[in-house]
Amino acid sequence: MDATLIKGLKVLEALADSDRPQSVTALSQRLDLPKSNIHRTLATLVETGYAQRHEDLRRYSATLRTWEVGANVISRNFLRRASLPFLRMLHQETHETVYLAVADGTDVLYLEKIDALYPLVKSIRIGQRIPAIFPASGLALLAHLPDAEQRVRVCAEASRHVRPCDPDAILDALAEVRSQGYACTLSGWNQGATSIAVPILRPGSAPMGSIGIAGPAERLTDEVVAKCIVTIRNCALQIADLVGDDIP
Amino acid sequence: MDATLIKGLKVLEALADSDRPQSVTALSQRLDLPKSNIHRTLATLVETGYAQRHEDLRRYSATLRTWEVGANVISRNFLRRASLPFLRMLHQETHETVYLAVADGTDVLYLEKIDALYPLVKSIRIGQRIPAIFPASGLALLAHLPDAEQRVRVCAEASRHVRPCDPDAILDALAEVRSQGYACTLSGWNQGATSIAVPILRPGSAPMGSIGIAGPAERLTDEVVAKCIVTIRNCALQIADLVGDDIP
DNA sequence: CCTACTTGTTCTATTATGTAGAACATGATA
DNA sequence: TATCATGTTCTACATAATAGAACAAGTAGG
Repeated sequence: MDATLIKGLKVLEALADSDRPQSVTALSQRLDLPKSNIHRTLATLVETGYAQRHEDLRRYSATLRTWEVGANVISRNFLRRASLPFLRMLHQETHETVYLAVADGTDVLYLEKIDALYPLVKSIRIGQRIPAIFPASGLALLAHLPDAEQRVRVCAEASRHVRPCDPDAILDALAEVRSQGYACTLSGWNQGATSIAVPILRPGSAPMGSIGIAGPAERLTDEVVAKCIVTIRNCALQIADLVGDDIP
Repeated sequence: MDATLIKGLKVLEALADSDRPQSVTALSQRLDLPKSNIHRTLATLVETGYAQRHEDLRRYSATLRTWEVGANVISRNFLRRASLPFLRMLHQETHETVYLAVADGTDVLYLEKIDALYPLVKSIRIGQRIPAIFPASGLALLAHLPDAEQRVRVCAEASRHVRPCDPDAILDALAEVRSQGYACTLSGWNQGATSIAVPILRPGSAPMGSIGIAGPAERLTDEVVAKCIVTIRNCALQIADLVGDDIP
C-alpha cells in the first residue's frame, strides 16, 4: 500500500546512487514505470527539496536534503557516539584506517571510518554496504550469532555469488573467528590489504557491531597485528560497557 | 500533487529528528494528520526499511536507511571531496576544529568537520543547518553575493528573530567581511569561541562554500588568527581551482 | 476490581488522486 | 528538412488513499 510513497522513495534512491543527473526516460526504464509517473514524482521531489533540476531542465539529481535528514538519524546513533572516541584513540595509536560496522541483514554497514594518512586504494566508504561474508568486520559479526541464525545468513548470501564461496568453508572459518575472538582477512576483500575486526558483544544478545583496522599487508605484519588485537579488543569491551549502561 | 509522497517524507523527517521513538498519535498531532493516515504511512515506511517499530510495537523510529541513501549523495559531492584533503591539512597545522559549509537558502549547511582533540562544548554538527547571518561561515558566504541578493537574504532572515539583529548592522559587517576577504566572529554563535571563515569563490558566480576554523578564544589570539587566515585563504583558493576545473 | 481514558488498529463509504497510455511539443541529429 | 528521442500535457478511468468513526487493547486511578 501507499504505492506513491514507495515509488517516490525508489526514485529518490535511484537518484541518490547515480553518478550523473538522470533524465525522466532513464529513470522510467530503470524503475520500469511510465514516464508520466516519473515526471510527476520528480516534480514532487523537487518541490519538497529532495531533488533538483539540472540547468538544462532535462535532468534531475538528488539534493543534499536526503543527506541532511540522514545526518540527523546517525547523529543520534548511540553505538556510533560511544565508539567515536575509541576509534580516534585507535587511529592515534596505529595510524591506520579504523572503522565501525554493524550488521544489517546479510550485509555489514559501515557507520564510521577514520582514514590513514595514506589510505588504501580501494578503501571502504562510510555508509557502504557489503555482504557480511566477505570482510573481517562481517565475519566478526556473523561469528557470534546463534548457530542456526548464522547458517541461515551465510547460506542465503553464499548462494547469491558465483565466486567460489562454499558455505561450509565459511562456517568453519567463523568457528575459528569465534574461538579466537577476532576476524582477520589477509587479502580477502581488498587486494593487498589486511583487516582485523573485533565484535562488540553484549552478553545474551546478537553482537551490536564490530570495530577494526585495515592497512597494507606490508605494514600490518604478524607482530603488529598481535599488538593491535589487544588494543582493539580493549576498545570493543569498553564500548560494549558504555552502550550496555544506556540501552538495557 | 503526490500528497502521499509529501506526507511520507514529512513523517520520515519527523522521525529523523526525534530523540526518542514516536507513537502514532504523537506524529498525528505533530503533523496534523489523521491517525489512520499516519498508521498506514508508517507501515509503508517499515516495509521499505526506512522506519522500524520499537519492541513494544507502539513506537516507531527512523532506521539508518535514510542515512545510507544520504551517504550516497554526499559521497559524490565534488566540493566536499575536493575540500577534504585541505581540511585535513588545516587541522594538522592548527589542531583546531575545521569545517566546510555551503549556503542553502538563508541558511548554512555544514558538510564536513574535523574536531579538535578537545572539541568546543557547543560544537557544530555535520549536517547541521544554521541561519547564515550568525556564524562566520555564513557571513563569508553572504558577503560575496550580489548586493540585491544579499539584502534580500539578510532581511528575510533577520525578520525571523526576536534577538537584536538589525539588518543594516549586518550588511555593514558584511561589507567589511567582503573587503577583508574573511569573516571572524569572536563569540557570536558559540560563547567563548572564535571562528574564522573564508569563502571559496569562483569568479562570476555565487560563492561555492566556505571553509574555516573554530576554537576557544584563549587559543585563537590575534596573532594566531592572522597566521591562520593566510593558510585558510590559500586552501580556499586551491579548492576553488580544483572544483573550477571539473564543474565549468 | 471496576471504570475512565488514552492509544493503536480496523472498517467503510466516499472521492480524490494518482494511473497509464496516447497525443503533443520540443529540440537534437543527420 | 525529416526523423528520432525525449520531455510535457491531457484525459478517462479505476484504484487507492482518505477521514471519521467504531472497535480493541492496554493503563492508570480510585
